[in-house]
Amino acid sequence: MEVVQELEYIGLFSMAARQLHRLEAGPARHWSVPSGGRVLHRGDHLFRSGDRSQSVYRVIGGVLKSYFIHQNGDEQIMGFYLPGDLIGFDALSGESASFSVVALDTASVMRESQDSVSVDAPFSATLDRQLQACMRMEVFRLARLLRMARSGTDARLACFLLDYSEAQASRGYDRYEFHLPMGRKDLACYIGLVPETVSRVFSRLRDRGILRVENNHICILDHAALKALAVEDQG
Amino acid sequence: MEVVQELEYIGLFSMAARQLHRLEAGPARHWSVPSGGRVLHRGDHLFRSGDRSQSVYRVIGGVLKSYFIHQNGDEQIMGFYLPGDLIGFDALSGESASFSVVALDTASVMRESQDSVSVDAPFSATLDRQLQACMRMEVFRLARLLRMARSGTDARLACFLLDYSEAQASRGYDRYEFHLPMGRKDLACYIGLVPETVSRVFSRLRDRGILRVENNHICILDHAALKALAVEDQG
DNA sequence: CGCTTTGTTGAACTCGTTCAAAGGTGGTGG
DNA sequence: CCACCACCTTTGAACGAGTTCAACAAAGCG
Repeated sequence: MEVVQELEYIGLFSMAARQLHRLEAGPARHWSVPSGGRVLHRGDHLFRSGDRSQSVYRVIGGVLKSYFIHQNGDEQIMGFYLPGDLIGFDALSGESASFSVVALDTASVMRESQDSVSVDAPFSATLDRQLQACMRMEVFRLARLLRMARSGTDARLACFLLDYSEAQASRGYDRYEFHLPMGRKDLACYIGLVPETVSRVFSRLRDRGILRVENNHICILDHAALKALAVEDQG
Repeated sequence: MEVVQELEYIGLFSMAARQLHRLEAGPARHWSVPSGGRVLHRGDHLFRSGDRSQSVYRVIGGVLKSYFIHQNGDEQIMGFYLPGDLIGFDALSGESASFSVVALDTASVMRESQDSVSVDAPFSATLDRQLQACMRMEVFRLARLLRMARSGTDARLACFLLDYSEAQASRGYDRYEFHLPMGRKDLACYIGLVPETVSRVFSRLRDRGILRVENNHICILDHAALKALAVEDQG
């Protein structure tokens, strides 16, 4: 019996692997988690960088972020995890966690079966192939992030919003209207800006009629314009 | 018979996998390549983004770079390949190439045995594990590059030089004195700067007595200072 | 309700880019 | 062998995008 039957890359978010037929948890919901599940509250860590013997988790509901702290002390956000995403591919290599994962809000995760995804057990060829595809996608995501890092501020936020929009759509939510689960600081950190600048860009796009922004509730009014911004090169 | 017996990550460079006992080619040498080998001259492409039915190559001598062109037309350099590195892990997923690879100078590559590394053949569990470790390292390299993208100019070049220094050392060359195989433009592109800035930073570090620079011949005079620069946060 | 935290807006400043020009380097053909 | 040319590298000066600093507004929370 294989638990991971279908791996799929979800927009911008890390190591995304989904079982669509299991994906039913919304962002707000009662957490009646089956065995192997775990509920985290805002600020709770799923695991920390360096932890051993972690397993692979699937996000059932809520949002988490992965990050690590550099020698100089500044935080680097590696990615966000939405419902359906898999977390902890380090475990698959038998390595200790290379980054920390923390809940941005009340979140629920489920431990993937040790039988199907285990360090010791020989992998099935197809599962291996799927995991490779998954990591390949992760490489693309980072390449994308790298490209964003060399673009202007508007392009970065536009790119992020479009990615998030797609991620929402692929989960069956509205493509043009959604709630951003992370604060400005985390958002800024992810796209490589300072919170003030993010705020400015939001205001700028709002004034241009491209977005409607109320706190973290975003509405994309002019999708084409946003796309145009995302593609335009640095400046 | 497994050809890839030992996979090892080489500093900053992509998908690095080595067989140390086979690694003997220096940067300048007569190219008497065995069967399956291929010699490229400056500007020759090993393959281009989108090519199908590529295989996995190992760099025997010379240096290559991988890159792709964005919609806007600007080039993104993904990484450099030094002797011993493996190229073309896309082939392992049975996907077409996601980026182009071109020789920076006369270079020699060898096709890895189709028997040992093939899309169709079931992978050996250990080889799979090794490839996963390899891709994991690639993820780390990109994360590192991402961090560099958010640092100051000095830190970026310092970081690059230290990585390159390590890569040289791991190949048995001098850690403190080496020849950079890529031009200022490619170097700048890789670390996310413009050539002029790279030039300025080189001059700055030279004037501070940290480096000796003659064209592409670099000598690290103050390794500690360079390391300090690489760690210091953005500014 | 008062407090802390988070988000917004303005003004000055800084770092890297852009633009422009001079100095080198390597390759080619006379 | 040298002259020429194209390309790369270096250096300078001005500009501009994003950050920093600081103040204020808003929201979360006891």
